[in-house]
Amino acid sequence: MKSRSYDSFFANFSNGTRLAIILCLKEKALSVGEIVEKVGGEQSNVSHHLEHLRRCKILNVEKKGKKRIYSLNKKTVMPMLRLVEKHVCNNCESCPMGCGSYAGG
Amino acid sequence: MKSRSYDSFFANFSNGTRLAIILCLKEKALSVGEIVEKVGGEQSNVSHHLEHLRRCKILNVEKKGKKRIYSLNKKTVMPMLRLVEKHVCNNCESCPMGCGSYAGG
DNA sequence: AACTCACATGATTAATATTTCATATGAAAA
DNA sequence: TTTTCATATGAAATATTAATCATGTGAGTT
Repeated sequence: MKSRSYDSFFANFSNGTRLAIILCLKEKALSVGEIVEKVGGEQSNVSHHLEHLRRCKILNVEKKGKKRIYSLNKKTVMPMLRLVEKHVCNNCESCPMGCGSYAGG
Repeated sequence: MKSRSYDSFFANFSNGTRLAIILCLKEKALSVGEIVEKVGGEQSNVSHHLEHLRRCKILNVEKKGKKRIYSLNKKTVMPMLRLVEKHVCNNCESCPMGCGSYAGG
């Protein structure tokens, strides 16, 4: 239950950068370059995060020429996000929970 | 999107100890002492984690004499856990995702 | 009132995760 | 086949979190 659980599923959502990546893929699949543009920061950093997300099957990859197109596993992710949105609405009127961070678009 | 999101909702599930606390409250509400017994470790540490969980309204507290009874916000938490269980079944046959960590009882 | 009990809190230390930097790889273009 | 583009990878540096230790607080007991 120790180190492994840190690399686990939920860690992907509790990290700002990874959450940003997830959110920016809600619309449509994007290449790494495009993701970097959207979320900002170093390419290598985004790449590291993409690996985590892929490992947990939150994202899928597909090669296309020399690009790699990442897409969101919506089946899991969308209901998850909705669940938390609802939770916040119901419980966190004005609590300091950082509610804004996942309520994207 | 920085430090705040770390203290955010999902962080509670990505931490082994906090997840253990959540799981041990699925059955019934427990006092701090009982939780400590179940999850092990120092009382103060458990207490710190309980605060996070309470802040995010994942747990509720109720005073009872000199004890404090913590209960789980099942409405949010249960469907969340189910969602991930399903995700793991569907996607992570044998991937090194630490799948065991939340599939508790 | 002094004493426990049950728990919380704050500061310090230890553990882990994320960022950055330098560089590697692999696909297409020239 | 050299070069460039798009992305990945590894190691070192930083930042963030969690665990520990010492102590505080408040409710009930004696």
